[in-house]
Amino acid sequence: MPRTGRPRAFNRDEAVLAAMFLFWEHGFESTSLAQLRAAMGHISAASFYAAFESKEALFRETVERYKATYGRVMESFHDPRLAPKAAIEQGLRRSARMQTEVSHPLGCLVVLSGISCSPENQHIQEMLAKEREKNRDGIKDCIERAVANGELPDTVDVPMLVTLFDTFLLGISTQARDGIPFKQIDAAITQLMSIWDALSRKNG
Amino acid sequence: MPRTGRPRAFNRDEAVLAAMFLFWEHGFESTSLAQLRAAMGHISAASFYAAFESKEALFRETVERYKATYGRVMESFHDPRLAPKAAIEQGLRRSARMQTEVSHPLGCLVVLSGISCSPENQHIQEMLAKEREKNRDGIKDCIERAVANGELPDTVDVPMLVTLFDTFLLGISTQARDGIPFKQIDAAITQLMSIWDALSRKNG
DNA sequence: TGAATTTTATACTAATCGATCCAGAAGTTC
DNA sequence: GAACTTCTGGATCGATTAGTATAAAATTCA
Repeated sequence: MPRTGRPRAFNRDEAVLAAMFLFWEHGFESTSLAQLRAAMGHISAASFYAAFESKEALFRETVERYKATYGRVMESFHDPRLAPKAAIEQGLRRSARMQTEVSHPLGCLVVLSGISCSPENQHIQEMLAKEREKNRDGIKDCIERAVANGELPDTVDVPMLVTLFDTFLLGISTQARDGIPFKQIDAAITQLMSIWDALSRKNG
Repeated sequence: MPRTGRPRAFNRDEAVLAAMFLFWEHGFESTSLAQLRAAMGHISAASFYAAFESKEALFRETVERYKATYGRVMESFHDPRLAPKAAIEQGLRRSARMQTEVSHPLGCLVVLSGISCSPENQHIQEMLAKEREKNRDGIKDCIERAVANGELPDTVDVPMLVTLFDTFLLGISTQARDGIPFKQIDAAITQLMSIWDALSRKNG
């Protein structure tokens, strides 16, 4: 926090939020500086660079903001206090609900905003891929815990089950973009989770 | 086909193929004219526009080419001669195999190449969304046929089942991009299809 | 009141974007 | 060969890209 100097004429937090919505909707490369500055209250280029350093630095900041807010719908994957099945189910349902809300862009920023970039921005794609890997690892942890505590048989194909739930999770982004209502996705999640019960019954 | 005049110095079909790979990998907006022309053998701008009219016209042509080649992995959704379950299963497995092949970009062009665009190219997004809707309709037809012929009970929630399979199908694109091997996705498909058998057993 | 600090507006950079135009070469048909 | 058609290289278009230089304006602290 600066103690002296001319005070900033715009709210930095609100500006990051506005940028997040733009990146979320149009992606990193397709969001221009002009759009970002306009959404921040038509601030000048000088003000933009003084506050955010660069377009890429701002994007990274919006990803962090996303993870700390909307992205928390998936935190159950990393909560060892939750029962494994409940952790996965909750993450899926909350993701589906969040991604279909109309108060912000549809789908998931981590999946959509950098899925296709120019070669010079490949590191952006890789950064987002690493974020997706964290979610995948969380799902894997849940399934491994279920095997460890006997909830699932130890004959279960863990990578297969991880892929089953993670592929569905990733598909929600495009479904949400295509306007599929939450209730349909939520009902599909119920059906998907029935696989867990079927596998668990075989354990008896 | 022109009967007279100087013949084109590059192969138009090969040029469309090269363009398809670029759009597939980087998306519509992030693929520049310079990249396209370089991939076509460093042809001039004049040659490009004489042959393809515009970047957007070329993109539409590559989408058609994609549908007629790689995209045919999903044609089973629209084949009423196939048993409903086999049609869906085959479409999923062939999609997973094709999207993980290393001889071309990973994932599906229809899902990835226009998922986030600038506002001025929203019609590109909508065009691809319509293509995805056709696949979705194909899956729906399969499920409705299964209900009609008694393979699935008429109490089944059709939109829910369509969403279940379609969400997984759409998720394959990102999974493939993230390097998940075909065998894992294929095994997940086997598990996913077990839902069909469980629903069909209840019918007895 | 004045020095120090920070943000502001304005103007500007070099590069790239998709797209166009023209002169002339190159290949075709007759 | 003449007439005709088409393609090609090169220059160029206006607009936009991300990013910067400069100096005035607004604040805090001495």
